[in-house]
Amino acid sequence: MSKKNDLPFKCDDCPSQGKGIFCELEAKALDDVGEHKVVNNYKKGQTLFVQGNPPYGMYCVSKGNIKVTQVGEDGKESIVRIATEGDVLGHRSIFTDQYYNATATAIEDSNVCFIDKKYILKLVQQEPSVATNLIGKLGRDLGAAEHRISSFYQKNVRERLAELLLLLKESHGTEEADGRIKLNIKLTREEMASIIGTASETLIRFMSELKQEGFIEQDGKTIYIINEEGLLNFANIAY
Amino acid sequence: MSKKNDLPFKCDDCPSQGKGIFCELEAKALDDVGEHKVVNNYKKGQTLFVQGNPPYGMYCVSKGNIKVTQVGEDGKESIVRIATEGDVLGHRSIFTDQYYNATATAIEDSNVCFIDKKYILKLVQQEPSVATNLIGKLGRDLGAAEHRISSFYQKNVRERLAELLLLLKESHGTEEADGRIKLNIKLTREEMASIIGTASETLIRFMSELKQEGFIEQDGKTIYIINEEGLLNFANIAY
DNA sequence: TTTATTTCCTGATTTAGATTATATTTTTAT
DNA sequence: ATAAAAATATAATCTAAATCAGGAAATAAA
Repeated sequence: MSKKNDLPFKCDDCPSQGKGIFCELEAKALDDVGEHKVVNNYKKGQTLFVQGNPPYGMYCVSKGNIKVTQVGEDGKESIVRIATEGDVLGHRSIFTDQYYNATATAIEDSNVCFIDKKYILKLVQQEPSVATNLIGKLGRDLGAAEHRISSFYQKNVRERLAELLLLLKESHGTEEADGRIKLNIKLTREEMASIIGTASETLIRFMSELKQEGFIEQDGKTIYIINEEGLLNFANIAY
Repeated sequence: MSKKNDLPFKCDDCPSQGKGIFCELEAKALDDVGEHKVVNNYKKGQTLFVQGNPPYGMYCVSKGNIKVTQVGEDGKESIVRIATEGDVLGHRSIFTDQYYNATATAIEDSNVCFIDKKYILKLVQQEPSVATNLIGKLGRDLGAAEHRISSFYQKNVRERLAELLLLLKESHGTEEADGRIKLNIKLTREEMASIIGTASETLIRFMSELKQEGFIEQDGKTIYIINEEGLLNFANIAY
């Protein structure tokens, strides 16, 4: 609430710098991007775009976490991806000329830049580094998605849960003074369940097990990873 | 066997023209691509690249069908994607600088062009249309992958099977004189099962059901779709 | 052709995980 | 602060689909 717009800020100051698709641009070009974007602030629960609507531009997450979901006929919600600092959203639909086939919702208060469709299309043509970075982002996302597809077939719920915790560790984990790894993302059990594709009751059961076995701890909604080795071993992951 | 190389042919003559990522290039640039590629012929069952190996270039399918698989610790194989005429393979790993995290295998005799890594990186920088097309391909693949992820959670095996048959209809279906739709791809039951993530016995059971209910027919290994409406309705798909 | 091997199919049994139900805790709203 | 609503937790029951088992067709090999 309070002050609505200390935004817009300049791209140079963006917390996502170094992780985004514009980081190779020189100062001048980056300023140009800055002039063609709008910074939006989304409160927890607000949606950036909705499945079925036409895309008008691309979103770059500057701060926060955004869930990308698909809702089935029966109303079941699947989280297909979580976008965090430096990630882009809605890029797919722009280049494939399709309607959004997913909904993006802030799972915490977030700052997200919106860049007009026309401008981003132009930018990709003119700035090879942007094109290459975008291809890289998409490639990584595709790799992650394909990995999840095979996990669904090859792993049981406990293994997928261990895998999810390890993934969250990579993307959102920071080491605490006491050596525990804190996951800086607040997901409901429902949401975690919808990521690995199981019922929330089942997920809760296995979370309890992992706690009992000393792999993880919990403080409110914040999860700490205590025994990464154990989780790795458990999830049947080869690195 | 027989004549090993009537290949290499020119890109102009490629059966995949119009669907690939090079189609917007003008004659001169296309010739240049042609000079930097190698056309390979793969027999059914031969592998183009293997999970864990470093990538040296990109593959463009000129003719045939290639399955992209991930093998789990337990040896279970998941088909994460099927690449057909005009599709590219191995592009992900080039731009993300990772080892291949999947294996590509010809499921029938296929012609596939190999393009050197360095050249394709250069091309993406120099030819905006190639970059845009590549982004489009990746975007569509990502969309398809995310859709499959949500299907795993939201649909049961019968629904996923119906969905698969409809997808194969889009990608490989041709209408016969008698109105039936022929799927021009030969997959084993094992392979079909590993696409939708189920046991082959279960898949066979449901295939038999769909046959009994008159939705599909079969002639040898070739599948015909008789009642698309029924499948659509059944798969719980909203278009 | 005959044999061997792989793929396909069907039935019986088992099980992982969904569903249902209920209680407790946490969060949000008044 | 108190009430209402939402999220979390645990247990009991049920079911979709995996696994196990065995045989028939189809392919490949000898």
